[in-house]
Amino acid sequence: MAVGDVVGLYEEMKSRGLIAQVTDENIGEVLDSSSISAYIGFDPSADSLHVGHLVQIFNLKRLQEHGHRPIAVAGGATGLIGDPSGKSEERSLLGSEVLSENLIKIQAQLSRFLDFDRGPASALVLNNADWLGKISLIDFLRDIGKHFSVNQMVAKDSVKSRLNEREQGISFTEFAYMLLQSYDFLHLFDNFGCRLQMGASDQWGNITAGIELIRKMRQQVAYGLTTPLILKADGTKFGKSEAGTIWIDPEKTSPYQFYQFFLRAEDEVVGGYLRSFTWIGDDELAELDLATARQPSKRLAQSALAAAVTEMVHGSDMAKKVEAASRALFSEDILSLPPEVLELATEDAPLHCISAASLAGGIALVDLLCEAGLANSKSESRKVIAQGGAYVNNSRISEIEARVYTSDLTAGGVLLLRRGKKDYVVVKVQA
RNA sequence: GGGUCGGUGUCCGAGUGGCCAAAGGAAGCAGACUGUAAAUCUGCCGGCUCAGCCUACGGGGGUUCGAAUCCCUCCCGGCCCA
Repeated sequence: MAVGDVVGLYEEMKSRGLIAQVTDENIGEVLDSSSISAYIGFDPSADSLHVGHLVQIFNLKRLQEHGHRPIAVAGGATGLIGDPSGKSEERSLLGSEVLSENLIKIQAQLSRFLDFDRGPASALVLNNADWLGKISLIDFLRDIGKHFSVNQMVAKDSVKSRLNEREQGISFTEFAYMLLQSYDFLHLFDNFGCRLQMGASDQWGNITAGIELIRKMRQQVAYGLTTPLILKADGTKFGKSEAGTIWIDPEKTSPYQFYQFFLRAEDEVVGGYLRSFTWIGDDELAELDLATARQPSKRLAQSALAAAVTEMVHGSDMAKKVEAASRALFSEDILSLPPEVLELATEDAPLHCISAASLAGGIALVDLLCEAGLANSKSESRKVIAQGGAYVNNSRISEIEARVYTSDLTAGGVLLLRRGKKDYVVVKVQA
């Protein structure tokens, strides 16, 4: 239960820097004095959630740990419309088939992090198409639309920016998005007593619109809380690595890459990431901050971060494996590792298999880089080799014509292919 | 519906008949320096069977020896008018 917590949810989030704005400064007391229901919405615009969503997922989890009921809403209906918040241009609409596939996957992912058997605090994962799909346009305009002032809507940042843009406008579809999300909140308030909506800071306008609607239609108070946008050290958007978005789905982003992404966090932001993405307590956080300040090159904070988040998302077994694989691949003397250790360590590293026959005849390095996924085209392959970015068993190969033979296999029977400083692929021969 | 401006490579954005695979910037990639960090510096930055060829400047058609550039038409967007 919320009552009796040593540290309240609000205090905990505040001390971790997880709060950007709240609609009411007394929200802490509300959260501490009773058990409430709170929701966060997720947009099914892709077939997997990514690391950018983790903060919100983990906030639902925190909520539950403090005795509140977390409600995750997947936007089966709103996803068809497209939220203009934080978008500088009109989005192309998703087909409903694509969307429903995305929805299934995302709901499954959300479910993994929540507890559905915890009495009144049991989690719910809902799809807003279930209620938004039922209401008729006329009813919606009469009952809901009537409470919205276009004058106020136009003043919201998400809309205003698009209105002021010289080149980009906003369609009515996206303009009306806010009403749908507001209706979600109202629906959840009516049916589940949901009194709090959380989200990233770009959701502020949508959240407050919902609160207004509840106030006007039910004469009741609801609350809103937003979390700060997580940024990289250079101020750009978090969640994309050099290679692209870091997904939660292991099919889309391997656990190894997932781990690596967090391991490479910049010194300036690890502290914040640790607070947002892990449950590591204050004392340990302080120690890690100190370690980063004193011995940044050891990257203790990054290691702790990567291990904790990977464990959370992919499980502790996988976390240990990819940690071991990372350590082995980046160790100086990988070639001198005993074969069995090497084999074990590289089990969960990126792997590429080739046939013994093709290797016997020698395979062009240019082709191998492509096949192993380290280059997108042969041109790119050649470029990388020419620029000195291709390595076989950690030694640089700069002849474009170079070929790789069976004799290049290490004692462990594998071959280590590397592009640049940190992209490894273990090449294994298949019998 | 009318008028008008626009749609260029991952993105922003020059180019207004040949010298254009297309300036410049950003992103990205590789190298140097480091700590699998940041910053900085250097090179690369459509594809391929790579001194050549192919594909590309919203789609289609046309003019021309030759078009991202001119004409027609269609689609999409901004702004103004109705």
